[in-house]
Amino acid sequence: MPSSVPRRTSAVSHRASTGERINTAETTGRLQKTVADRGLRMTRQRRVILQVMDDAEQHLDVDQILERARKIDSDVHLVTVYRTIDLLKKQGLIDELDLLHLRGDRHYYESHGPRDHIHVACLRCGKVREFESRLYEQLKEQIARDFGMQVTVSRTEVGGYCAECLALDASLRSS
Amino acid sequence: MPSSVPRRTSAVSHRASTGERINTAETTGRLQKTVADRGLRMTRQRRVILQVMDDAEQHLDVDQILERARKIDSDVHLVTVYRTIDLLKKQGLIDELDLLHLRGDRHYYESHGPRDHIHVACLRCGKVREFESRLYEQLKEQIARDFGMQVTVSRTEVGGYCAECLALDASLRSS
DNA sequence: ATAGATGCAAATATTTTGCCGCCAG
DNA sequence: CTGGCGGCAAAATATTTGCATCTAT
Repeated sequence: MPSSVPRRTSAVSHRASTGERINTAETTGRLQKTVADRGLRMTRQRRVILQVMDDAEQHLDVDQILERARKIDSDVHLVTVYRTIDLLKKQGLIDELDLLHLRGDRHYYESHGPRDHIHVACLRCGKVREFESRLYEQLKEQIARDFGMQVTVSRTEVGGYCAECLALDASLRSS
Repeated sequence: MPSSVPRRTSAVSHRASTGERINTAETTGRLQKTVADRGLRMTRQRRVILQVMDDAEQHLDVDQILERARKIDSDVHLVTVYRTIDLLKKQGLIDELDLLHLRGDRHYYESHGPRDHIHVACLRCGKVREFESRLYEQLKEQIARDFGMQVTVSRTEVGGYCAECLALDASLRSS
């Protein structure tokens, strides 16, 4: 399996009939601000990495984060990206995805927006869309209620064949 | 972070007020049968690994699969476990989880039952429960409808603090 | 001043691959 | 028979850690 071609996919925001649109860009600068507010040390490298995460319009893997960070300040190292991501994970400020292992076991990160959203990936073209739904909120509430638990994180990833691919390749249609 | 202590967690089937109980054990032998039916070669090692997956009452990682397989037939190797899992993934017969990376980046596998279920993990004690809900089915239908897509796989993992841990450790309560 | 952050290299962990001999169909 | 499968070792990928140095507070 050639893990060489990292097909780039675009995250398409979508207004659905019942799902509502999501816009993560509206919170630009949120990570930098929150980290500072929490009294965490703000180094040059952190500032750069946080800015990259804040400005990202889609989920990024560590190499993409490093690449973008270096365009701003070449004095950022991969290890620091890992350590900063660790920090943000522990602070609950970013979400970690693996997109159903569609492209290897890489992990993807994105700033945790105000509301959870679902990632919907096409197994053929690799396009990833986001989806937000009241049903999803209800589902989490149901889990909290039924188990008497306090839900703090959730991740939903859905795979299948998108409308475009179904139109192009009739053999995909089955169920 | 010591990756040494693989805390063992038990998958607890649960009858919820609105979620319905799930029982994967009822389909014992299903993998062995399906693989044979599809005309795939049935080697000694495959038979053993499939039996392990069929008999598993919970998700297992590769090492656990290997360990159990060797108790039946010591002539099974890790690479073969990986290759067989690959086969089963491609055939859509098993699900791959990572349980929110609660215990490192290991992957867990389980026979894909008749209906999807959600994995609900406690971030404190590590206990993982399964949950099935009509809301979840509705959610997937909504996605299929809104995007015009054919949904073939889905994975939902929810983390938080379970009732027991909340009772034991009041400091967990926040939101 | 000093706890905590970074850089660098090396160690770990996990999964995949090449190649060859072997076995199920 | 023969093409796919399994064993073994080595490679590839991904992430973490030890330690000395540096820096934000």
